[in-house]
Amino acid sequence: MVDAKVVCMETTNEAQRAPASTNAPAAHARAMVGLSELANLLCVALDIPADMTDVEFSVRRLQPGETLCRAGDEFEFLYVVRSGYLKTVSVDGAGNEQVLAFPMRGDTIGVDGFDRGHYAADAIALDSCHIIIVPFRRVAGLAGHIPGIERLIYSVFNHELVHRQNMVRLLGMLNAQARVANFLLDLSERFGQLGCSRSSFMLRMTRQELGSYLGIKLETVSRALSAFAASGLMDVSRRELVLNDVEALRRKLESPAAKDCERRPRSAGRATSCPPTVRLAPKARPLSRMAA
Amino acid sequence: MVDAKVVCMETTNEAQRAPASTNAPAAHARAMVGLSELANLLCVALDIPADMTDVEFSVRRLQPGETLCRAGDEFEFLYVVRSGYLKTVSVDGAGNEQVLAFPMRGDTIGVDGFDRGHYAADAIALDSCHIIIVPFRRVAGLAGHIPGIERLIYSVFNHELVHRQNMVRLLGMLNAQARVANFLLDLSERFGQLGCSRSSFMLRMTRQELGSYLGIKLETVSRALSAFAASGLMDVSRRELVLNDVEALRRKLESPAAKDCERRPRSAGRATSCPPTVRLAPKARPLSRMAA
DNA sequence: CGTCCTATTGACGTCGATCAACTCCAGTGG
DNA sequence: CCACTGGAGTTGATCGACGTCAATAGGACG
Repeated sequence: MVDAKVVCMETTNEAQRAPASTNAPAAHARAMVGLSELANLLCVALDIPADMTDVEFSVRRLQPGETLCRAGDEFEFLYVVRSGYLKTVSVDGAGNEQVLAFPMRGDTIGVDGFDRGHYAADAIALDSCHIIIVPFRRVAGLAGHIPGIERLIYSVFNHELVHRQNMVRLLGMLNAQARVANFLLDLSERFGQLGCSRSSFMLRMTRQELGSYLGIKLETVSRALSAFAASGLMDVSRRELVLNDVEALRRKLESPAAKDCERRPRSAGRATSCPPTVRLAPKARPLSRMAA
Repeated sequence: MVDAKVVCMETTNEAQRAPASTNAPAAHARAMVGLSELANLLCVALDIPADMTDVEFSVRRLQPGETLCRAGDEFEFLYVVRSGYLKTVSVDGAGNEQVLAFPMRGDTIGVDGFDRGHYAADAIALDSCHIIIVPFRRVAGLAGHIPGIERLIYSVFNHELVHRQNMVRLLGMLNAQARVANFLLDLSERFGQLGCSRSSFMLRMTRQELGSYLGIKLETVSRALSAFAASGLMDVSRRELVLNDVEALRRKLESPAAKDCERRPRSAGRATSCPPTVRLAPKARPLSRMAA
């Protein structure tokens, strides 16, 4: 991996479509990336002492369809996406696949492997990618030398945590259209942050993969997109997408179960009062073989 | 329980609701807990230097229904459950509530607040609780003095991560009965680890709360439990539960979508090959205003 | 004893899954 | 160049699981 040689010129950092093939032209990937750039990518402020500026990480390039790591592989690196798009897929015992995330620039892959010592999901490129290879132990070992490096790691963990939190909300509370709308709005926002168009972009995944991610079937994804297009919220052509009415799209995720917009006191007993909303455990007779 | 007479001799800085009855009997809650006990509780091995054995944390006691912390409160402590049961609830903009977890002994509350600096969910006691108050900054500050303290923190983050990961799988791939079965099996397992009965226990939450957690309605929870009871897998009386056939229960979560038990090569191209499963981005003509 | 809350159960409606037909496009090979 | 193939995507028809609404019962508590 990390096919060095690579003459290292790359100026911009945006995803660019690796011509692949031949040899030279695709050389816009530096072989190594410094710690400060890494921190930048992760949106974490980090003061790097003068004697630590030589900390660098290698970069791996992936072709579309290529596998970065597999569930079960030993946890050794964190992978930070520098450019390109991937999917992470978990496969349970029965062989059922579920897409867990579509990592893109600034996202980290592999965090979930920390405790068990091996990754929990496959990571597969959906496009040409540049991935920064971050040896976890090495970085964690810098904690004593670079103040804030722990904070960086906590932040990476937390970021993943929040993402899954959002998925739980999406899967637990939203209907199919709202899920799709939510996904598109997220994507639009992220593209915006990367300096790309918020309103016109391309999906990198199939309907099937998107459905797996959103907990619905591919047909349902297709129907949701068609419905949005039919009501003028967007134009859809295969994976090409143009958002026409972001506000209306945003309204799609408030609709279901919008019943109780009631008050929530939020005052009074500074985490101390609150009359026993919860009933004490019911007595429940000893359960002596009921039910026929 | 804990029918107060209220002699109230609050020692720690935490708000604590009257020590149980008179004075002595319920005093199995020390006011402070040491670092080694904390590490134990979190199932993390931790070597504590001799000069660090005096690191201690205060304990807060909660009555059923009492609030430990609220979404939006400043992130300052991690809360580790020493005994008792709680629920964490997130409330979105529209006032829709979603139960995120039912923390019990050994679980940590508040991790999700790290990045934003404020908690993301309310935490409410479902029973009398002892909660260890862990000032995050203080503990993180020990990293230089106690090797392994970072590992402990990573582990806490990772634990939460894995839990949410599992929720994503549950919400994205399982039907209602499988969700309930999965929950009961988890609960049984956890009770077993705590030295309680794996087959006979009490649910601390309402059907409503459980449904919110599992992404289904309370009636559906009730029906699932009734169905399990009807087929002899368990006996249910209100919140009292007796599992009769754990294996059959386990089979309930393999049923849906058990179609492709096919092979997965898992060999060959050590994360490098894999013929372009993924098609290059489709050309998609420039999308010049399609759709009426 | 009456009220409130939790839980159960039934009837019915709806959203999304399932099955299937069709189109579109890329790639392949004649 | 065109015919064939296969995967991605769209759309319709149908079915089933789960949500919704409602009635009822029972325990907790004042």
